[in-house]
Amino acid sequence: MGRKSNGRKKIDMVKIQNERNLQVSFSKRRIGLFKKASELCTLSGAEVALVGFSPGNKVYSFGHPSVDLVMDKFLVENPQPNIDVPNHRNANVGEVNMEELIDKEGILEMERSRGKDLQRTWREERWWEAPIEELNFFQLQQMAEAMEMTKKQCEIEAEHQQKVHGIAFPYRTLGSALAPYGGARASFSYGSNARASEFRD
Amino acid sequence: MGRKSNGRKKIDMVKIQNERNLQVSFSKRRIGLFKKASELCTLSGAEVALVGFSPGNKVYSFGHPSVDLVMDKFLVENPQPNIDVPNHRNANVGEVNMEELIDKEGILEMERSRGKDLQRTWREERWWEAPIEELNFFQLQQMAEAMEMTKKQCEIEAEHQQKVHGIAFPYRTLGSALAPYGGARASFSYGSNARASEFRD
DNA sequence: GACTATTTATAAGA
DNA sequence: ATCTTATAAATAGTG
Repeated sequence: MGRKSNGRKKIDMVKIQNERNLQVSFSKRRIGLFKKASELCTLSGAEVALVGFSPGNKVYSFGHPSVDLVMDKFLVENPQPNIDVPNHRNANVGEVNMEELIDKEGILEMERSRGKDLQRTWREERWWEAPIEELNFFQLQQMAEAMEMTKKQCEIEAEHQQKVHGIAFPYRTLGSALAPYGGARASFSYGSNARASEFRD
Repeated sequence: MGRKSNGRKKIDMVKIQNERNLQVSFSKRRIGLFKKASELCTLSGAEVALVGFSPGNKVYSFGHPSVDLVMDKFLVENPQPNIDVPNHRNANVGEVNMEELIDKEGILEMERSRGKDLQRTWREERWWEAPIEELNFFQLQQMAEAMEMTKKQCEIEAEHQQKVHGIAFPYRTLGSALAPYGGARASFSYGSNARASEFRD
């Protein structure tokens, strides 16, 4: 009986020429790489940020605790001359420009200057355990930020669990928790706290 | 003749408890991870940035063409609210009574009166996929509410998974996502275009 | 996506 | 940390 496969062959460590093989190899290795990164975090508690662009320029990311946090930490030690990124902060979905409004009252700067103290106070007071109705804008924003991270974790974990262990996770996406009419989406991210959505590559 | 080794054994994907093993495992896997990242770049021409902090908080990085270039590219697609390194998370904290403030401007009532319409619009627009910085008070509140539900499920599920299947969940509590991160030093870079010097970990 | 044969990574032990 | 060895895991080539 003939072998079902010739098995894996060693390949030269040079750019793959065959376009199709390159594509396949990238996909397989990308998955392996992100898995390794994830495992390193789990096993050792290390903090890792991993960002990659495919040959087709699609972006993939993984971060623990998050890409942002790890990169911020990294940038503190390796300051960049000028990182100039379009800032969406002031664009607003609703009609109210919160920051503008606050700034008008001169409160924004005040708050910024005392950020550290306030943060400690908050943590001690565990404001996030308070009823949501009682939280103010800033608190909600911070909470939502933290939730955003956790949300991704949950989605990722859900996907993972289902795939690897066949375990159904209570919520697969934030959408399912938010959308009463059960509108699902095509967005998916690998790893803890990835920000970009993924499509095929 | 007796075997010279019992060979590799499978290990649970949970944080390694034995301090020494954790250290050794981190070192080995770190090398493996960076090698994989490097190979992916070589084989497929992909652009990759990888930054990691060891349990001892030493930093390691790899980037092709460079960490900076890849991260800049990433940040353009995933803008951060405040890349003003030191701490963009302590700005928004506060005793400001948002509602009061907004009310003063007569905006709160306005928003409330059209809440229903806005809500439908939001859902159709999938506002929750927008950057958190762009959400207004009501959107944040709604999001936080949904999150509140999911949060509990996640925590419970995390506990459960860990117990029953020995699977480490990225975040066990909301608190761990909110907690600040500490500083660190000493660096090492692997691969093309590294920036820092090396120490041991 | 699935399937092997094989290469590669790595847990333990020294 | 480094080396060895047996075994686990990743993956090149195929269908």
